[in-house]
Amino acid sequence: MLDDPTAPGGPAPAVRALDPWTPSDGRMHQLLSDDERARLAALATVVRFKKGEVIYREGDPADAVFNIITGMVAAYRKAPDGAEHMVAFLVADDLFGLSAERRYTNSAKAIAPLTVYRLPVTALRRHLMKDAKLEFHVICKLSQELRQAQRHAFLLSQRRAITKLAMFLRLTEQLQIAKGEKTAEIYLPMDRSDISEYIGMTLAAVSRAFRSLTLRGIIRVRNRSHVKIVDRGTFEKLAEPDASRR
Amino acid sequence: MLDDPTAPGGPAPAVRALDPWTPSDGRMHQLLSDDERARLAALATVVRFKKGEVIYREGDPADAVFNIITGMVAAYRKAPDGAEHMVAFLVADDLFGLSAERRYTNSAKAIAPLTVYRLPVTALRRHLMKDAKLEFHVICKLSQELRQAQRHAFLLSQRRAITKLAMFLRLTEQLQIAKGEKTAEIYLPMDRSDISEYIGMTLAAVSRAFRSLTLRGIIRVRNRSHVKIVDRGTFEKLAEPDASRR
DNA sequence: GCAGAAGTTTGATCCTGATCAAACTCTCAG
DNA sequence: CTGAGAGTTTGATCAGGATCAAACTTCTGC
Repeated sequence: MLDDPTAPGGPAPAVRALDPWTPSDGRMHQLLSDDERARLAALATVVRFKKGEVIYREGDPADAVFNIITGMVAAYRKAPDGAEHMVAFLVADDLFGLSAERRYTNSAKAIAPLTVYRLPVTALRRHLMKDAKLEFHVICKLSQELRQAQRHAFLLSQRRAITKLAMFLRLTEQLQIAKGEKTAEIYLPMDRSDISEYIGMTLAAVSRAFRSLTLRGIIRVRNRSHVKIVDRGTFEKLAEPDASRR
Repeated sequence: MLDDPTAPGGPAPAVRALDPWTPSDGRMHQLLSDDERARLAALATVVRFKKGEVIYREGDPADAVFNIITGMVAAYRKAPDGAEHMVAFLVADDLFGLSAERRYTNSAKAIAPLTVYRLPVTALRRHLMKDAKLEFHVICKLSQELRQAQRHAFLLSQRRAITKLAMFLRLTEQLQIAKGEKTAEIYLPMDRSDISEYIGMTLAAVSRAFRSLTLRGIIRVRNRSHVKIVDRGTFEKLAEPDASRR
């Protein structure tokens, strides 16, 4: 059964990010006040998706924005030949479902069992225009996603497979730290092929890169989805942009 | 001498983008009303930069946001080995200078003679919190930049040099069309090495890709910075994600 | 118009990750 | 426990860009 979404501090729409103009400890904070969250909850409905389920497809009419409660989402674009390119992995407190011209620009699917708030755009938009504070928080969140997208692009511009994988692991780890989760191991809920499509390599190459890092004693792979960084120094050096270049 | 920045309709801060939730003809519109622009102009100072000049460096205290009047800006991240990775090219009406924790996350330099409005963050922020409409427009602009960043990532995930170049040319062309500029030729104010760093290849590879497209009769290069697409059909096919894969 | 610098093209070689294909390992339903 | 399917690892070969270096072109200030 669902928790009461209006319970303050409980599961109501949450947006977690840094205010870009205020210094802090690097940890992300809940941006919305309790009553903002409650008011958003009034617009929202809770929806669940099974692992693998598609939430929307690029080109679909964009009538809702989503806010993740638990689970993980992959945003991706589909190429005509069927290949998917992962644009972002999204976790609890993230917003997704941005659009252009009333159409979604990406597809989105659950890659772990998912619970979200679904916020109809018309209601949300009306709400936004009336609440400057809320809008400001959306701006913070968008800035953060923009920076994340730029980091992703930076990762993709690297040439060496190992560099890309190391950067990916570091990004994932930092995200988990910023969310205040335990940090002994990196948790990878997505499968290898999702990773390969996110970092722009083939499945085989990802597998080899994992093996190479393992053999070199830099990481330890406990299982499909749990990786521990054993040799921090070397790891950080590898996660540095293309050491070889020039 | 500078034009009066408060003249309505004249050169006052301008933000051009699509409202993601309103359908339109695909052309971008001026988002700010005349009096919003005038009020922004009151906060702003006009600054000029010569081609090649650095506007700010990543890590610098982020005390201002910029709005381009004329010229072009490249946002980039510097790798420890000195290599620069272009994160975005920005043109008239774009906003830049986003930050995290009061620090710029990218560097920015003028790649063409540049005139900008400089908006101090403290004043802008105060202003933002009081004007929901303005905030909404900033949200539209940020959404647009986010989508642009995702397209960039998509481009970078391609394997074939020619595909990347064709996608880059198409992106640039579409941007120019959306801005309502003449469209017979694509205008490339940045130099080949800026392009190579944007699309994640070496200078040499970019040069070869240009030559290949030219030899195949797909484009015609009038000079460094003016390219015309001769064979539209083939061009569009090449700008399609990695035809070869799978 | 010239010298020098900056930007660009071209060439030869090498190397890394793509590709294709097969084997292996989980997971989960029955 | 068993088997089928998805997910993953591994191997052999190949191609396309990276790399290094040299020649060439275009732009700049004088």
